[in-house]
Amino acid sequence: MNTTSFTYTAPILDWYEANARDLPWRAPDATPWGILVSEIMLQQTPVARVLPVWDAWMARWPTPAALAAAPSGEAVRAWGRLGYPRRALRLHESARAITDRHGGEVPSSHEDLLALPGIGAYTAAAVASFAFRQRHAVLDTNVRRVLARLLSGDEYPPKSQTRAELKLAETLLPLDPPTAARWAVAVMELGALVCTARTPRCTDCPVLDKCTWQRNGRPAYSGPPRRGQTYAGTDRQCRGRILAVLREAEGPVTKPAIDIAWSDAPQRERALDTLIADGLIDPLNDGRYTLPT
DNA sequence: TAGACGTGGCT
DNA sequence: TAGCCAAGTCT
Repeated sequence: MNTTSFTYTAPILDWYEANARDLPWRAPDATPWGILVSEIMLQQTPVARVLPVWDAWMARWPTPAALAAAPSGEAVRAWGRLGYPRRALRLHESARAITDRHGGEVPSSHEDLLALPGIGAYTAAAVASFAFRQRHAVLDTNVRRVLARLLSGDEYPPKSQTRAELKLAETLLPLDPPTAARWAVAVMELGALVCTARTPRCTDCPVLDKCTWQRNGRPAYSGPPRRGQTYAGTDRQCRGRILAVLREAEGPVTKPAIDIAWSDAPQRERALDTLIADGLIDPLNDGRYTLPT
């Protein structure tokens, strides 16, 4: 084991032991499927909003086969207001792929996970680590921020993930796979609860005395502007409004029902077209629209 | 590779 | 208040 991981591993593992949140997908009886579902739902989405949806989802579709047997539109409806509803569609596609190609069992290899729709490098590593106790660098926004502060002395990581960050994260991984898995979730939790983006709780940090950013006086981020996504008036908002009409309706809806959801007609038609192209909405031959059946 | 892709809570 | 931010992926 290298000195770097020796230095950081124990304090963070101990901190996690004492401070980890009691989340249902971390329970001893959580299944790989439940963990996979949680990871998809948690993409760009706060835990508090995922909790009730995850509970309902797992009660209704406790296995990949159960979801695979449902229409994709039911997945979209059950997704509710979590946002990025294409995730629901891809999760449904993944359930069918798992049922068809993996005998109904969530695959354990990073490669097989990565081949599923909606699962990228992060989610594949997270599921392999959290569900199967494998040794992977699990590099999400929390971990990237912790490493940027602790080791690089920067308030925030670079805008897009670099090869160097991945190499660094791999270097820190304990050699023993189950310990590496524990470490992965622990660093992520530290980023979520203590080493937060806006107002970090440095006084609660188990590695404060080892933090480069702290030692440098916590200099403010000096890189290029990080983001600035306006939302009001965008196609994304328009799509959201239209899909909400479909979600809240019992069955198919008429075109006028969709029209009242957004006043700008050209934008509305464009959004409706993309929703159809994405497979989120199906047009009926009687002129009405429905979630996929 | 930058931009598209939802939603709502917090500061 | 308005912008920032939340366990990313896909094209």
